[in-house]
Amino acid sequence: MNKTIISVIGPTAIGKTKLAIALAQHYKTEIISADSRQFYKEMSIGTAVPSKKELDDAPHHFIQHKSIFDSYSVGDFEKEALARLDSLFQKNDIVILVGGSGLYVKAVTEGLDYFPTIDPEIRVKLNNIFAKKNIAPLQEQLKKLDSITYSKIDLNNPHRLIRALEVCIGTEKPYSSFLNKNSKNRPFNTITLGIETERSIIYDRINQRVGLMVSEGLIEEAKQLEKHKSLNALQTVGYRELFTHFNGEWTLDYAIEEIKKNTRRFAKRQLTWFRKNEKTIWVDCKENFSSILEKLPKELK
RNA sequence: GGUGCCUUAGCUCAGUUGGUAGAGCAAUGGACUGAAAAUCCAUGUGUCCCUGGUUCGAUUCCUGGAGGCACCA
Repeated sequence: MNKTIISVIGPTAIGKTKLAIALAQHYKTEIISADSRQFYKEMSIGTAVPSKKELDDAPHHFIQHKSIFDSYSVGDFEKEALARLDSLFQKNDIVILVGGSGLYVKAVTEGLDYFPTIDPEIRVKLNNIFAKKNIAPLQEQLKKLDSITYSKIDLNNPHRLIRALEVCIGTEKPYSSFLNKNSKNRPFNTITLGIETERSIIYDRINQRVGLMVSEGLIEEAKQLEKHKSLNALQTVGYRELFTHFNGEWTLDYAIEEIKKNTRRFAKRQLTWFRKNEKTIWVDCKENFSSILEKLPKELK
């Protein structure tokens, strides 16, 4: 039988974890998480990591397996996830992939092009230029080093610009020369199951979840992590806003409202990303499990 | 009951000396191959409370209502 990934996607708080566990139990298989914040063991409440019971209900991979002090990129994740899938497919025909981070899901299901490791100092230097002289010098440099990327990417986006530049500088080859090398063949099929519903319900759930996080101790968790707030892992909704509150810039109530708002905007961006995949089988979060199973291709039933 | 003020976008409010209107926030759409819960781009969504009147034309002026707020009884 062909190996298959069932990829469960959808905006935050819509019930991906629950559906993934139900699917894993139904197919007696395991779950690969593709959530760029649930990787970190120091963060739990604000990342809505699955509960102990949920983790017991089905084996999960890539949940809290890294530290916020590790440098961990989507490329690293792709490598690890593929290796893990390889071993999971030894005993299972189906594996569940679940996650809200579109790029990380894509890395597993479609693959990213290979890039050499770039000396992190290069990015530090480029960030310094950006901080001191703004974006124009970066744009000019990219124009010289990689005119193809220069004409393609959003030149107002410092992250995009700096990433392209660090590759150009670190490899002495244009960033664009690494792209679309050979389309990666995956040794499995992917069925994408998207969870959606009316926007108002998503937003209600988000607001409720944020309230729940606060009552479960999000503020204390953020306080513990405050001294590490410059780390990449902590550039995260739910923590940043509280850091601003700890600074004295915002009241607690205001910070909590900002968390809700930024989570709503995050959910919207997730939906934009996930809508791109036309093959997605969409289900409503209110549907029951058997109705969702009905929508899967026959060979999976 | 009387007097005064208010009623315009989801919210807070500006404005139109009469030519159907615009800010902030919220919201919406989009991009995105190693920072991705990050980062970036774009967009005004409207019985101008209702009703008559004046007028070529009323959200704007006038009459009468309705609702709200304040003060006086």
